[in-house]
This record gives sequence, C-alpha cells and structure tokens, in this order.
Amino acid sequence: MSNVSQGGFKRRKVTSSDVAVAAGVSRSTVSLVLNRVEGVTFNPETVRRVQEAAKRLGYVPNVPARSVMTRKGYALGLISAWEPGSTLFARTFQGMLAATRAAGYGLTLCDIAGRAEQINIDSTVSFYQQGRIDGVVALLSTLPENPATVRFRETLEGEKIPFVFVNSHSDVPTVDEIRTDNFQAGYIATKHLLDLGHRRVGICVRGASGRFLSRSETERYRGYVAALTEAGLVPKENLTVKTEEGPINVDRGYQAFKVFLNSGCELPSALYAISDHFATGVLYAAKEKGISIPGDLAIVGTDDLELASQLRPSLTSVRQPLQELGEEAVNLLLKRIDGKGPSQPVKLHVPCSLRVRQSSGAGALNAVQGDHVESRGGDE
Amino acid sequence: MSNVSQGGFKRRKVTSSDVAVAAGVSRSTVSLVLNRVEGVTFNPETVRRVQEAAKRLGYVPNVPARSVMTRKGYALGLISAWEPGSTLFARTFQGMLAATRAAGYGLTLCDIAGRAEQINIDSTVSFYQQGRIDGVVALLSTLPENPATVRFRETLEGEKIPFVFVNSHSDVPTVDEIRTDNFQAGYIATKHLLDLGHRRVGICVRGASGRFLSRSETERYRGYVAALTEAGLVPKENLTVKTEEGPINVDRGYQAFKVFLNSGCELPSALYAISDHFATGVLYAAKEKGISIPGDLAIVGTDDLELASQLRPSLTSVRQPLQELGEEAVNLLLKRIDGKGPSQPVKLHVPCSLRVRQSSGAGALNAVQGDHVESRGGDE
DNA sequence: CAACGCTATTAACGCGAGTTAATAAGTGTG
DNA sequence: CACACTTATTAACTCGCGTTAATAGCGTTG
Repeated sequence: MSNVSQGGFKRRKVTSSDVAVAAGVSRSTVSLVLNRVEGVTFNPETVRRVQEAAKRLGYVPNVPARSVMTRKGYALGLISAWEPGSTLFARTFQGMLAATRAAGYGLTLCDIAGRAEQINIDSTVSFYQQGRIDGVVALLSTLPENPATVRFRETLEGEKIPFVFVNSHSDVPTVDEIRTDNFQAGYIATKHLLDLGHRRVGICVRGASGRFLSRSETERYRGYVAALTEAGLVPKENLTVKTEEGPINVDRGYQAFKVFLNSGCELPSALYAISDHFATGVLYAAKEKGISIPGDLAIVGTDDLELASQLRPSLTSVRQPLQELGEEAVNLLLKRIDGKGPSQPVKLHVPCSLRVRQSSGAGALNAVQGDHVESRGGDE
Repeated sequence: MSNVSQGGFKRRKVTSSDVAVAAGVSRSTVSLVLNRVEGVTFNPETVRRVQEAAKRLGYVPNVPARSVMTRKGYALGLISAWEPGSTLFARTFQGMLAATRAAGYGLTLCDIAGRAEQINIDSTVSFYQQGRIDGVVALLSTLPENPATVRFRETLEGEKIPFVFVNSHSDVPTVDEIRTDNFQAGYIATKHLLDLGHRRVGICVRGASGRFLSRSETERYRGYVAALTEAGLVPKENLTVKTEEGPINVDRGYQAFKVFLNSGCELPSALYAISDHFATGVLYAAKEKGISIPGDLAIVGTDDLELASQLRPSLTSVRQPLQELGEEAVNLLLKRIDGKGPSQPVKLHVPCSLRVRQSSGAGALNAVQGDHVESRGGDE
C-alpha cells in the first residue's frame, strides 16, 4: 500500500463542542472564554478548565466557520504588477507576510504579473465577493497616468473593496498610499558622495526620449539635483550617463557607460546610479577600460540587490525600506477593515537607508556599518 | 469627508435565499441547480429561472460558508525555501497560480524564506488545522539529506497533510515529487554545442571542495558527461571552470573565468555553464580579455533568466519547465485531496527546452526559434 | 422574607451554504 | 380506479462557530 497522503480519511477534527463536554460546560462558555469577550465575567476555575481542555484536545478553531458568522475572510489579497522575480517584490511581500501572520490573517495571491495590463482584476474582485479576502494590497506601477492603475483603482472603489497602494503612484488624493521616499534616496546617495569630497558627481539614469519614465526615477533625480544644489553645484549634461530605453538591466548600464566613455566626456569622479543593475554594468565597463573603482570613480547604486554585496568591489547602495512598506501597508489595511483607520487618507513616505561598502571609497570605518551578509544555497 | 474605503458599511451581500425568492423556488433548488448535482433532475424552465435570477442579482456563493459544510478550504498553501527574488521562484508560482485559479482554488502564502532553516512550518500546519488550506506545495532545497527538508516532510506526514514536493529532493520513495529533468538539461546543452561541431566543450560549475553541492548541479554535470561520452569524448579537468563556493552569482563566474584564463589552460571552444549567472560572468571576463563570443568561445547557460535574452551577444540557455512544474504539482495535489490521485506515488521528471540565441553561434536559422521577448516597466 | 441585584452560565438562534429524506404532482399499468 | 413508479421540488437537518437574551444561583437590602 502506498504511503501517499490522500484526502478523504482525515481524522475527525476536534470542535468547540468536544472541548465543551471535556470541560463539562456548554459550547457557549467555550466560545466566550476562548475569545476573551469583554463584559462577560467567568469563574476563574471555569476558565482554567476550558483552557486546559482546549489545550489537551489540541483544539484549533475552524476559520471558515468563524468567517460565516463574522463576515470576515481573515485574509488579504495581493495583486502585483512588479517584476515577480525581483528582489524588490520579494522584500515587499516578505514584509506583508510577517504583518498578516502577526494578525492571524492569511495572505492570498490574487494576481501577479510582470505588466499591469496582464493582471486580471476580476479574479481579485471575485475573491472578495466570495468572502475569502477582506481587502487588497496593490503593488502597481509608478508610471504616472497609467491606465491600468486607474482602472484597478476604479474597480476596487466601485466594489467598495478596502485597498492600499504600495509604491504605486495615484493622482487621486483619497487613496491610501505607502511609498518609498525616492527623493530622499537620490539625496542621501549624492550627499554621501559629496561628503567624501567629490565635486564632479554624475548620475546614471534611464534615457527615455528626453524625459524620465517612472515617478520614482524622476524623484531620485530630483534628490540628486537637490543635494548638488545644496553644495553649490549644478547638474551637467556631460556628467549624465543615459542608458537606452527599456528594461533596467546590467547590460544596459554596461553599454551606456561604454558609449559615455567613447564620447570623450571627461570622467566624473563619482557616479550615482538609480539602479544597482546600472551600477554593476558601469563597474564591468570600467574594469574593461582599466578604470579603478573607487579610486578613479566612486559608485553608489540603488536597491541593494543581492549582487551589490557580492560584487568586487562591493557596491555601496541605497536600500528601499520595502519590508517596512509591506508591513505598514498591511497594518493600515487591517485598520481600515476594522473601521479603525485614520479619517484622512494616508500618504506615507518612508525614508531609505544607505549601505556603505567599498565602491564609494568611504573609509574602512564606515565600510562595515551598513553591510549585511545574505547567503543561500542557490540550487533550484 | 474622506472617500477612503472603510469596512463596516458593506452593502448586504446577496445570498442563495435571495436568489430563491427571486426565482420563486426554494433555497435547496437553487443550491442543487447551481451546483449541477448529478442524479437530480430538474425542469429546464426551473433551471433557467434560477440561473437567470442568480445572474441578475449578481449572486456569488460564499466560500467560507461552503467550506463549513464540505470541510474543504478551497485553497492550497505554499512554502518555499527558494530565493524569493529569483526568476525561478517566480515562474514556478506563476504556474501554480494559473492552476489553482483554474480549479477555483486560492493560493495562500504560508511561508517564504531564502533558507529552509528560516521556514516556520508551524504556521503552515496551523493554516491546515484551521481549515484554510487543503494541502501544501513545497519548494524546498535539492540538497540531499537536508535536515530541514526531512523535518518538514515528517511534520506534514504526521499531520496527514497532503503535499507535493517541487524540485526538492527527498530520498523517501513514498513522496509525490515533481522535478526538472536536470540530467536532460545538461545533456541537451552539451549536445547542442557538439552538434555545432565543437570538440573541446568545457563546463562551468560551482566548486565545493571537490564535490558538487546540489543534486541538480550533479545531474546537470552527469548530463554533460553523458553527451560527451556519446560523442566519443571524455570530460577533462583542464576544460572545467570551477567557481568559488557560495551563492551562485555573476561575479563568481567572472572571477572564476579570470582565474581560469590566468592558469594558462588552453581555451575550450565551447562552454556549458550550469547557471546563466556564471555564463554572464564568463562573458564579461571574456570581453575584458578580448575573447570573442561566440567566435572564440561559444557559451550555453542555464535557467533562461531575463538577462539572458538581453545580453549582447544574447545568451543561449536551457530553460527549466517551471510554470509546468507548478501546474503539475497543483493538479496532482488537487487530485490527492479529492482522493482521485494515482495509487502509486508520483515521481515526475519534466524535460527542459533550449533557447537558442547568439552566444552559442548557431546559424541565423535557429536563432529566432527559441527566442522570446520579455519587456517590463522596471520602475519599482 | 420578599424583592432586588449581581454573577456565572447556557439555551436558542443565526450565519450561508450543502445534503438527504420526504412530499407532491404526473404517468402509466392492471 | 387503485396501484406502483417516475419526475420535480422542498422541508428539515447539518457543518462549526459567534452572539444575545434568558435562566439559575446566591448574597444583599429595605
């Protein structure tokens, strides 16, 4: 006979009735005691007996049954248009997972796709109507005026589904939004380089026919400019490395910096890249040309990807507070669901932190401070 | 007044009773008709009326209520010890998501962590005992004899929770396992290079004090050897590029290939890398040394990461059937839960496919065939 | 000592569904 | 016309739990 775990057999689960008879009380008593209902007093001895019986029998309340009565699903839904294989996405839902679990809630994957247009909002609505989820955390695009984002928002509002946007720009002031402070990100990265004495601080950004694509990139750029200005400097075209349009990846950074070097522009002494991918590409291109990092060129990246700490030299990087964002989003949403949320819509901007490593050329003193090791088996 | 969506208000949901009165029948009739129960015949006119009323009122059955009666949670749990920010993880749960949705099931995140030791199996068990999930898909490590994996399996079996392992090696024959055919992966990659006329085909693997770390790497290596042998060749030490121990990433491949080149070994004409990360690192190191790809060195990677199609030259790569793995795992698990699974434990090995691009130097004819474009906003 | 008030507990109902045994209506047979 | 036999429908029960109004016990007070 096979040992394979089949359904169907299932030893009968212990219910609150079982606890009741074991403790010699009524089922109501069990429910009231175990839920610590206020305004009801109980004999301490009875409480003890109930709790003891519950523990002894290994009683676990059945959540769906509770849901029927309380009309809550005890779970939140997640929809995401972020790159599903990205560290950014991973860190965010790790935070969400921690927060939902702490609240005794479940986290249900409603729809995950690399592009917003591919997301099927209907299944999310359906989950809500079925009573399986009580609200939705949405990880959408920061592209301004994105039609898909607008459509999702309108649908959720129309169905009266509580929701929170995470790093998803919405021009509507009534929406709860939890976001990275991308201005501050650009600012602290640039400030770090300026504080190290650099005066020719360049930036590596994604080129997009003259304008920046996403709100987050725009804000980081503004932070960069602000830090420069504060130091009495101005941003210059010949200190700006622009990549090709399209996805952000290592190779685009690599190619862009090669083009930059061939253009004959004088080398900046420091460079802030709005992505670790770009920073990495720049680093490889620099090595190829014999440019020393951080000697000839100091580099600060953004997002603190795994590769950042493992590169040689290791990469100084701005880390987004994504776990925190996930947690805050979930906690806010849970309050909204219970009707305990703030009366005003929340617009929260959470600051980033800097992980100082070798590539920015800070002294050995600081080098350890922000560092952290992430090891893995890496064997899927 | 704020427009923020608060809980509490919730327009009353339409229930099966509402449908019943609207259709002028009893609630039982509604239930029987809508669930298409076999063995019960109904007047076609009645059926029509019920369906019409249900549609008109926008009736959606309440899943938790159904759960109470049927004793099923209509959801599967996911635990994963894979790198949460990896493409591999993403592709797998995309497949799972598709399959669960098709079955009307939910997918609940039980625990996700980068390392197996960090996974809290208790919360998963708890979810099962609470009646929220009916089974578990486990994405664990392929490291043989991994104590965490063993512990999880024993716990799940002890609690009689139906489960399926995906790419997680278990030495126990009674466990359902869905796995990538990694032997075949190494074989087709090597065969591809041999078919292009190469005779000096090397391999880039992760060094680990003489032995290979994970089962998947070992199998890929065996596939490589098998293809060589079939062609009358033998694996040679001086054609093997070994990286340092630790996480698989671009820089380890880069460093390893630089060391290899400095060792004075004669250059292989083709190289199979057991990871796209390694392949990418090799490519950057090669560029640095002026080695032309694929002219002087043809390269095939593994895993078909995003960067593979975007590198220049683009990277030929072996793609794991991860979506398929996810789907198969879910479908098998659903059958087990319904007691309809095969009587024997399932040990499924799904073959990989080759994405032929520029780096292997195949003719333009094949070059397009396996290619696919993945674009994204990349703006989190 | 009856009336009152308080504490501790429970019976009874409801949530929204699925399931089954029983009923009512219709059809055909002897 | 009474009988069995379908066919169509429903009343009644069940699942596991939360909630509330009602009850029993008991000490206090006028």
